[in-house]
Parts: sequence; C-alpha cells; structure tokens
Amino acid sequence: MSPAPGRVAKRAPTPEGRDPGPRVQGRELRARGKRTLERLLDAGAAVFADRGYHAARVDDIVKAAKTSHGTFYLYFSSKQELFRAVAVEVAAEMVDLARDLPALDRDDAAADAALRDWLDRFAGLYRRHGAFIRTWTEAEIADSEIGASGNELVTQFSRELARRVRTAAPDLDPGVTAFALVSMIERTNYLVEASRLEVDSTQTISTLARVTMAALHGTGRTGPGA
Amino acid sequence: MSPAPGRVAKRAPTPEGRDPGPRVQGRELRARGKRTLERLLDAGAAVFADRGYHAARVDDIVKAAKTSHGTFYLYFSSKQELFRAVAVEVAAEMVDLARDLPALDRDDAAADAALRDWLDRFAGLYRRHGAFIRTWTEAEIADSEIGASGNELVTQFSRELARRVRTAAPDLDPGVTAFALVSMIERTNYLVEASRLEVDSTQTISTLARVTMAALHGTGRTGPGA
Amino acid sequence: MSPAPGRVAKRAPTPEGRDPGPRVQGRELRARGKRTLERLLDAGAAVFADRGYHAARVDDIVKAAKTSHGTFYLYFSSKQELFRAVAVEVAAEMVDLARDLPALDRDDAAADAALRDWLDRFAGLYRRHGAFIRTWTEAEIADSEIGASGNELVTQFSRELARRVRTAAPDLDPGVTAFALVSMIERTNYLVEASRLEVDSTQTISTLARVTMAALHGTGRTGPGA
Amino acid sequence: MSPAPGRVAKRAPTPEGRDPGPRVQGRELRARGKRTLERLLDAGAAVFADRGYHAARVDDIVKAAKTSHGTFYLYFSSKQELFRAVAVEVAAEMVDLARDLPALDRDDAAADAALRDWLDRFAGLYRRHGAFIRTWTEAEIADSEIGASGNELVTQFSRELARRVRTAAPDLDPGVTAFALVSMIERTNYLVEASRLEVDSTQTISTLARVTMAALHGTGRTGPGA
DNA sequence: TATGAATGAGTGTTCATTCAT
DNA sequence: TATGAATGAACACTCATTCAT
Repeated sequence: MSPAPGRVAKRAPTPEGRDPGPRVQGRELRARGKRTLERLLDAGAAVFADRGYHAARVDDIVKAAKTSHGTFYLYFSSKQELFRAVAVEVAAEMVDLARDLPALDRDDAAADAALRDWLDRFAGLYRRHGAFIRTWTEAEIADSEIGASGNELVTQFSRELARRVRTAAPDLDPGVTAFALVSMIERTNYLVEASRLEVDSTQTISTLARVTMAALHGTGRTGPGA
Repeated sequence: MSPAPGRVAKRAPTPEGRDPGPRVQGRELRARGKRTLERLLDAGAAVFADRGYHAARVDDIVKAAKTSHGTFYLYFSSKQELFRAVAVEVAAEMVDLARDLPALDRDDAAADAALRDWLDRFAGLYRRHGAFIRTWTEAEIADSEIGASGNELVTQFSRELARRVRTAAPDLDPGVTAFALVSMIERTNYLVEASRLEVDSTQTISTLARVTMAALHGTGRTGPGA
Repeated sequence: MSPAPGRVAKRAPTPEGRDPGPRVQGRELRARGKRTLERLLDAGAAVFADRGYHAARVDDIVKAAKTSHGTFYLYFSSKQELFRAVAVEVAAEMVDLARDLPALDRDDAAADAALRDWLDRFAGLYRRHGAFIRTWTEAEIADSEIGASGNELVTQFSRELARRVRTAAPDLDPGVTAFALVSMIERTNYLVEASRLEVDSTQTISTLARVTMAALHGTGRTGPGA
Repeated sequence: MSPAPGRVAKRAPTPEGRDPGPRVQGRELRARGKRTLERLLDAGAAVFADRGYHAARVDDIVKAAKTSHGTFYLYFSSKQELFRAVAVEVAAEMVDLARDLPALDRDDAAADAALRDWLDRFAGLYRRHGAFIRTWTEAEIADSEIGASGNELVTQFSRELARRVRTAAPDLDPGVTAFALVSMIERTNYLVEASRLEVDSTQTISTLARVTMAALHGTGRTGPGA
C-alpha cells in the first residue's frame, strides 16, 4: 500500500512475474527445489517483516530457511529479487481481496454486513502481511520496480473503491475519497494492533464500516461541498 | 608475564542517558557552532527524507551540510543521534499542530471552515516533513527510543481527536475512530502527493473535511452499530 | 506517526561469554578452514609482536595471512579476539614450561645442569614469543580479560618457583623471591637480545643459573636477613 | 628501562634536550606559560601511565591539564613530543638514582645497609614513575628516538652495576649480571605492586638486597662456572 | 542441488592536528 | 597566550555476493 514517487527504474522488470533466480531460471524445479524455494520465500517474508528491507541480512534469511548462502543465490539473484518475489505474492493476495470489495451504493443492513465481512477478511490478511507491507516504502527507495508493484496495489484498491464512490456519492471526488478510505482502513488496522489499545477486532471493523458508510452516504445533505 | 594493575580503562558513560553529542556536550555553543549544528540538522532532515534511515550515508549528510565527518561527530555521537534530533524537532512541530485541532462537536459552516484551515496547515507541514516521517518506521527498528517519540506523536494526535470524538459522536469508539481519522488524514496527504493524481490541495482538504464531518455527525442515524 | 510494534531488534548475545568468532562459532572446521585459521593466528602473533597491539593494523595481519578482511572476521569477532587467541596459545606453551621447572633444593652439579637445561628451553621459547609477550601489557589496558591470562602466566611461574624456594631457602620470602627470579630470568633474556651486547646464549644461561643458585643457596649464611 | 631493538630513527633528535614545542620554541616562557607547560607535562605523565602511549588521547591529556587542544600544540608539536619530554624528565630522575648506586664489593653490614637504602629510594621513585616506564616499550615502537632514551636509561643503570660487579665478582660476566640485577630490581617492584601480595616494601627490599648480595658474593665457591 | 569458505568495496566512527579568533 | 571549532585520513568492522567442491 505504498506507491513509489517519481523515480527512475534501474533495470528492466522481469516479464514472467516471479523469476526463480539466475541459475535455476527457466528450468522446471523438482519437488526438492520447490520446497527450498518455498522455504526461502517464507523466510524472506518473515525476516523482511521483522527487520525491514535494509536491516534484513541475507544471513538471517538463510538461517531462517535452514539453508546456505550458496543456495540462496541459486534461487534469487539478489536480496532485492527475493523482496520482489515476496512482494508479488503478497500483492497478489491483496489484489484478490480488492476485487471482492462489495458494492457500497446502498446504506442498508445487507450492504453493511457485506462491508463488515470484507473488512474482516482485510484484517485477517493484514495481520499476516501488514508488517511486510510496511517495509515496502523502505525497499522502494532502493528499487523503484518494487515501488511499482506497491503502486499497483494501492491503485487496484483505490480503483475498486473509486468505482463504488462514484455511484454511491457522486458529489465526492472519487480519487481522493478512495485514497482516504484505503488509508483509513489500512492504517487503522496497524495502529490498533501496534498501540496496546484494548480493542477487539469487531470494534475496529464496526467503526471502520460506520465511518466508511457515513463518508459515502451521510454526507452531502447540507450543501454541495467544494 | 604482565599482570593487570588496577586501572580504569574505559571512560565513564554519560550519566544523563540521552547524550546530545560527545564533545560539544553541555557546553554553550557560539554563533559559529550554532550555524553548523543547524546545517547538520537541515541536511539530516533532507537526506533521511530522501533516502531513508539505513540508506542515508553520513557522507551524504556531511556533504549536504558542507562540513566534515569530524565535525559531524563533534555535534552528534552517531547517525542515530542525528536522526533522533531531527525526529524531536519534527515531532515538536507536529505536536504543536495537534494541539490546535479545532472543536468538532458542531457541524456548521464555522466548524467546517476551522477544520479546513487546520487540514490546510497539516498539509503544509506534511509537505515539508512527510517524507521524513515515513522513514520513522524504518529507524525505529534500529532504535526503540526513536519509536517511542513516534509513538508519542500518534498518541498526541489521537488523544486530541479522541476528545473531539467523545463529545461529537458519543456512540463511536473514540480510540478507534481517532486512529481512523488520523490514519486517513496523514496517509491521504501522502497518497495524493505520491500518485500523480491531478488533484489540487483544496480538493483534498475538502474531501477530508467532509469525510471527517460525516464520520462524526452523519452516522448513527439508522441504527446502533456494534 | 509510526508507533513501535513489539520487535526484537538486536540479535541475542552469545550465551557462553567468550566467543571464538562470530560465524564459524561452534561448527567444526574443514581442512581448508583450519589452514586459514592457522595462518591468521601466525600472522597475528607476528604482527602483534612487531608493532604492538594498538599499532597492529587488521590490514597488516590480513596481508600477512594472505587473506581478506572478510575472512578475518569469519574467524575472529575482533582484533582483540585474535589477540586473546594468540595469547592463549602462547600462555599454554609457557605454562607447560613452568611446570617443568626442576627441583632447586640441592646445589650440586646435577641440579645445576637441570636448571641450565630449563633456562635454555626458556630462552628458546622466549626468542619466539618474547616480543609478543611484551605487548601483553599494552593490550591488557584495552581488555582486562587479556590481563587476566597474563596474570595467570606470571602466577603460574611464580607458584612453581615459590615452591622450590620454600624448600631450598626457607628463610627467604618465597613470594617475593619467586617474583625476583622470574623477573630476572624473563627480562634478562630480553635485555641481552635487545642490547647489542656480544654475548652468546650460553653466557646468559650460565650467569642466570649461577645467580639463581646463589640466591637460593649462597645466602643466609652471615646473618639476620629481613 | 626498556631499550629499543635495532630500528631506524625517523627524525633527528632535538639537541637541546627538552624543546618546548614549535611556536613557543626558543622564546623564554613567562610565569603563566611555565605553569601551563608544567600542567601539560604532569597530565601527560599521568595519562600515559594510565592508558599507555597509543590509548592515551590528546583530549584526555588536555582535559587533565585543564587546557585546550590549541594550547597543547603551542607547547608540543605532537603527542610523541610530549611523551619524549616526559620520558626525558623521568629518565633524568632515574639516572640520578643510578649514579648513587653504592659500592657492592664488600658483603658487610654497612654495604648491606647502603644497598637497602638505595633500593628503598628506587622503590619510591618506581612507585611514582613505574607505570609510565612500562609504557616506554610501547612508545618506542612508534618512535625509535624514544627507544633511544629508554636505552640510555638501562645502559646507565647497567653500566653502574657492571662496574660494581667487576670488582665484587670478577668471575661473573659483568654485562649479563648487571642486566640480571637491573631486571630483577625493576620488575620485582612492579610484580609485587601489581599482584595483590600482602608484602610490605621492607620485605621486598630485604629480599632484593639479599639476592643481590648473594649473587655477587655467595657464588663462585663450589666451582668455576661458565 | 547444495554448501562452507572467501571476498572486498563500503560504512560508521575516531582522533591527531590545524585554523580562526 | 589561549581556545573553540574544524578537518580528513585512517581504522575496525559488515555484508551482499561469488567461488570451489
């Protein structure tokens, strides 16, 4: 959820999405190789989430994956590469979620329930990937390609939301409103988790749902706004 | 064949905990020294904002401040120290702003105008400090004290907002709502700036103001919520 | 605006106190690794002996060992660590020697011959390790643990000598006398070598043996002593 | 008491003994200047003794002398310079002492008393200067000129002793014996002080006196030696 | 497919020395 | 005569990456 500001990409992006590294590249992986790859991706996700991009040591990742430096570079050509690969996986999951965002043009019980369900799914996903997502910003400074995939993520989310906004509250700027809601949803999940606030997740979801609905439907009564 | 006599090898650690630099410590600075200190703080703010905490090189900072490595360590005992100092300055400005958050318990034109003014000030400050603030997360991994001052910032903002929420919308959870609004306000400013969305800042402020007001006043009509 | 979540930032410290190097730690070394380790120890002994602790550059050591900085820190966590390791090796050899100190309670030809043999061995060892031993004092200021092992060395030597003194010359203070003889033996070897005195080692050994014997047996005849 | 092995001197020694540094050089010092100079010499002696040559920071010295870096270089052109100056002072005192070494050709009560008196004076001087003297070895590696003055010291002591040895015990090698006794006297004083041995100085002096006398007079009875 | 060992450019930091006042 | 401030070469140590087996 952290788009890159305008920077220049340093190398052409790999076209096939997840490229498995320099040597194993192309060739199909056997069962053993697949397991190693999986372990590295998991370890990467965990260590990046824990330490951030720069502070994550290849050594930490390799230890977490119970493998060696040599093996690491068999699967990924660089630390950045691994980050990208993890990012792509996380982004895919989040984009899936974005696509399932329910309609928001009505303010009835059904819509409310649907929205809550969706927020619940979001909270779940965010619990798993939030820490990693937050390191995105750091990594994109070093690698604008990473920023690009982060961009896509927010864009995707915002696009979906903007569409709902357009029909639900035509007098609001759809782009900005979408950003506002995405921001709120993502970051609130983080803040609630990080603060030691005694709030259960239902409370959070409830509040987010109500504010979202209010933003789309409880506005524009008095006058036309800016 | 050389036993150790009783010596005091290490220098005594600084008693007051947070040391503002190893040699200039305590002593009053002359005009020249003050200028140098200022240059270093400015350079730090700029370079950290641009590159992030880890990727920022002391060399970059020193060059930006048109001074030398030696001088840097005359004023700050480490890169971390400088980060802290910049963070403290930025936090002070933001906390000042937080204190000026207007009352939100009425939904009339005056309240709306006051809120917009405040959001405008926020946007201004954020344009200057946003990039630095975003690196905060990265730095706090390396230094939990930095995290603490970041915490205070959000806490301050949230506390002020929560107070308004309590009187304006008593049936909303004040803590979560405050987080939601803080999140929205901060991050929307970032997203709008980062995306190349063709939106002028009035648009953004307008939207944020309306959503905020709606969240506090345009909700709770239909039903009791969670 | 970014509070600190509960992270474990630093790596856990080594539990066993004295760490033999950061990465190779514990693991068994292959043949190649063993050779490298040996080269580093030898280089360290040589460079420390030549330049002293502080003036010895890791770069010098690495060059002498025909390896790289990276490799150095693969085997030792710091320059101090290497010094300690060398010191331990040297101390071991010297302590072995101390244990072989012959009986001195009789002043006959056999005892004299045994003492000379031992002094000869001492001179041999000292030729190899003397320069290193002299840097010990310098290093112990920076690291009291190093001082401790140096202490043990003298203690060991003195203890052995003191035992002999007690039976050979009961009216002499064994502790001080042991110190006196250890001092004499060690330092004379150094002075003779350092001065460009035209003396062959037999001369030195002879003199040391005679003074030692005289101290233990040619004393206390006339009268009162301390 | 630590002569330099054969190394090449890097710059010509200042002929006039103590040169007061680059700027004040030559010119007579006023009362104030003299006090500052004195403070610096004292501070140097203390700090070098405490930390060793390399580990002593100019900053420490300057602080101990309650003056500034700038002033330091007004009186001494370098840290080495100050060390030399201190060394010269210390050496002078020790050489004075060496000259007072009593005759040792008779083994009677008077000679014994004289020797004890002298050893007592030595112990006193050594208590003040021992720590500094021990750093000599370290400094001479960096500066062979320093080694030279150390050399002179031992040479002086040894020469005086050797003269006594020649008349007292003609069948001993005077050079080696002198070294042996000098070694013993110096280093025993150190070891007794450094070890936490419960020995008062009379004990030490007594033992040293007896061993010295025995070495010179209690030897050579049984057989011809080397 | 895997790994232990090696590498060296790069990083933060120190400190003797010089400068400006 | 004194000093606060500045300097930058030098140093110990790190870590992403490559090599040899």
